[in-house]
Amino acid sequence: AHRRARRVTTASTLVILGPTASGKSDVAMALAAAHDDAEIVAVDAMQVYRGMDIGTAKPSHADRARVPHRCLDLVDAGDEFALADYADAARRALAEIDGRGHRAVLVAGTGLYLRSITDRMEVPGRWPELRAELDARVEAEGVEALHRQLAELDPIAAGKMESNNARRVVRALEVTLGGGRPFSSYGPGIDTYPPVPFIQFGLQWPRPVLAMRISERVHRMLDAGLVAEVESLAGAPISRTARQALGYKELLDFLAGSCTLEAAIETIITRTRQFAVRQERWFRRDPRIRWITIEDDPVTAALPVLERAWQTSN
RNA sequence: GGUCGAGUAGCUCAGUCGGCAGAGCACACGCCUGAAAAGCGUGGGGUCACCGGAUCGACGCCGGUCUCGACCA
Repeated sequence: AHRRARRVTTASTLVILGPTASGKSDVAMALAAAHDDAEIVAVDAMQVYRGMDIGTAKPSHADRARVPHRCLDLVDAGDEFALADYADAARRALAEIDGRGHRAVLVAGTGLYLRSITDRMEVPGRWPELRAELDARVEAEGVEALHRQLAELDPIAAGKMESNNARRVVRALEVTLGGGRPFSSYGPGIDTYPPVPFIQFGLQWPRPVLAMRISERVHRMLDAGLVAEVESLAGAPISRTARQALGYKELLDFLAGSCTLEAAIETIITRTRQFAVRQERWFRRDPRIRWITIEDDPVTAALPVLERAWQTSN
């Protein structure tokens, strides 16, 4: 017996990405189930929280028993968790998968988290006490004052953001003042797209069809007991990030008595639709992504393409 | 049948004394480096219910018609 000649280039990792409700999990599952050495890595900012299963459309236990899944259920809903935590966990998972001679399939809905992996982003540290000062200064002096300061310390970073975007201005100042080097020195930013050893496929739906799928899926989540799931979370502390998850935020409002269930459901659907559009906009400017147009069944449309890529990218 | 109120952007509604038609949401487009299912910016969109009248000029005033709502019979 002889093996195929090893490629000169390094093997590429497959990425399946797309907006919420695009069917990327089903496609990934179909691909991975056909290969014993495949493991799925979730690239999702909300599926990392334990106990948030229905609303985040986390893969079923049956699927997870059949194919190993990584980067799910990393922390409790009350824990702080952010980009760098995800990047660490995902890099570790990829190394482990590689170590046992397996291959990863990334399933990505959170664009920034994906970029941290594919583009090996250097994520600056955090300086909480400095951050608190800056937040207070925003209140006292206004965002523009902080933006002017940033413009002196790091003109490149300041030029890249609106002067009234408090979140970005404060973060850039935090990093520049706290770290002793300009925010912009941590990398080229996300608007450059160098070649990377990942083959990325995006699932693209006609927007009205996706909107209908979102509405149907929200109702299916409710039938599956989403309200009870949120209720059970409401007893324990929920982190700032976890509590803003779509479906959870609105149902927490409903449970607190500030709106009717019908209004909460309407809001969930609208905001999920808007989120899906934002995901599309994030992904579609990345020229490295190859798009698969889907009309009805995502698995039928995408699996042959992915199977071919799986075979040739090894 | 009568009285009163309402009719303005896809939706909910502002619009002062008659002088270029407004907001919020929705929608479209763009941005994004430790909250990213978050945050920020830009934009398109109107037969002011309809018909007529007075006026240099009407969403606004006058007359009529239609629709919806409340009340009275």
